Amino acid sequence: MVLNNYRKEDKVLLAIDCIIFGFYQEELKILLVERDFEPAKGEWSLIGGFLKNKENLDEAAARVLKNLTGLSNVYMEQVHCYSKLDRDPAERTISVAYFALINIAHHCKEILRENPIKWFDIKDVPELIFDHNAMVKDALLLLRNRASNKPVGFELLPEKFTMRQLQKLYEAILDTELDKRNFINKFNSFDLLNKLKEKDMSSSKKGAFLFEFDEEKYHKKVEKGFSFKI
Amino acid sequence: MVLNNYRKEDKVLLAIDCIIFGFYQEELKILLVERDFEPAKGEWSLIGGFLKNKENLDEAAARVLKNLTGLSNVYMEQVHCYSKLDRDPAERTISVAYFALINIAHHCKEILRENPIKWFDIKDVPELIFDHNAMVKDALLLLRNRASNKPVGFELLPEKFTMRQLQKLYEAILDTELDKRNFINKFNSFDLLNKLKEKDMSSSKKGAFLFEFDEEKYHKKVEKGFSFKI
DNA sequence: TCAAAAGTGTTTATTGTACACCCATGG
DNA sequence: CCATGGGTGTACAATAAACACTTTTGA
Repeated sequence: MVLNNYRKEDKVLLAIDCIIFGFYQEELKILLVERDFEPAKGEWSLIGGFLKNKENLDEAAARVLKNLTGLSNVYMEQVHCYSKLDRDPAERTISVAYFALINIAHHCKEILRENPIKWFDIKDVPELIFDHNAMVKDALLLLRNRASNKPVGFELLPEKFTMRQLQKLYEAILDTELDKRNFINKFNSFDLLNKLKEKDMSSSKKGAFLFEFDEEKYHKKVEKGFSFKI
Repeated sequence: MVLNNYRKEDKVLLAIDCIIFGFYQEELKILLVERDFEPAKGEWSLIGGFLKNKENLDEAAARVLKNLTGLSNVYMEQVHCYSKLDRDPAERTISVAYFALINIAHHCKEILRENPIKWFDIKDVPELIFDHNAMVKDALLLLRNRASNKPVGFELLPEKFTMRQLQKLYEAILDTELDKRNFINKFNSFDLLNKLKEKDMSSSKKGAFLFEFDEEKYHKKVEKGFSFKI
């Protein structure tokens, strides 16, 4: 019969690192920051912070994201907890990675000017500090998984988008080419999009009809047993 | 330009909780322990422990499992990190859940007698302390996902098993009924099993042929682009 | 001899994949 | 008037699902 004493257990520093995904120019991007403190000052890094006593991890991740981008109510999900002994050379630190999906149209441009941060194409991520490259890899795998099984892709698009944008988004996330007719047929078979009267005239002379994701319709279908698969 | 000082950041207690899956009597089971210390003494709980300064989380999870079961080299995977402020009423504790897949044939029976632990059918899990029921739920979802995409099921079976056992295992994990002809045809199409000359005579008069999973064959196929899907 | 589990293929339905031409329009 | 991206449907292939009878043998 043991009387446990929590007091004698070791405590650790718990960090949060955010893999912030965005989509523009038909490519999937992530937002990186040039670290302005030691260790590893001057190198590219994920956006991070430490967990505070009075918040949970989801809140900490949202706080870290808001500090950098000004955005709240962003789709975020925990990826994994990283705990290698020497992952941070300064001190033993455990880090929980989160990914965030942000709509670049919402993202204040000023922040990009005020901070030493930059969007990188997911295929062109530089060498990052610590184990951050592994975090990006794991986050991307998780994003692929989520995007295949839940309509999370819309988090990365403007409210109104063309079918071509939607297709390019899935191509970027899944790193594959898709046939446009098959893609549209499949998506239409879900019956989750509303076709608007408006057209986007920016990418062609004919113009392309805009669509919006009908979240309410989606939830009703889910209740009736529908499950999104792409 | 900030000079970061890690020292002023809050530190936390980091726990590990293990969802230990086993399979017998054609049912998926989990191993639970009756807690013998406060808080929540006498209630059912996952097996847990605290992270030490000199180990990473995978090592801590393996240690916790070995302390209880005596088993090492067990398939384990991180599930999620739980951080609600008051999840442990005694003190602010963050917990990382791991699931483990153990082959009950390997599991020393003595441990079950020496410890206040018990196998519960996954469909009959009692009320657990803290957020442990949520952990079990998440672990089960992850296990379903893994079992559908990787041949992890064999971790739960003896080295030699019948096709019926394999089918019942998948039925238990996926919580669904499968047609035996379709199941066998599909599994055979993967060409991952070796049919042995031996029969298992314990479940019928006719006897059922035993099979084993050919891990080497599996790895060779994966290299050639094969991907397990069931 | 019969109860109980093992073993085995075919047909049909569903889903995925490949593929090419006309449309609308601004420059 | 033509270059550019938008929009549409059908045939074939692959995979999934439904389904029933014979075999073996210990009790």
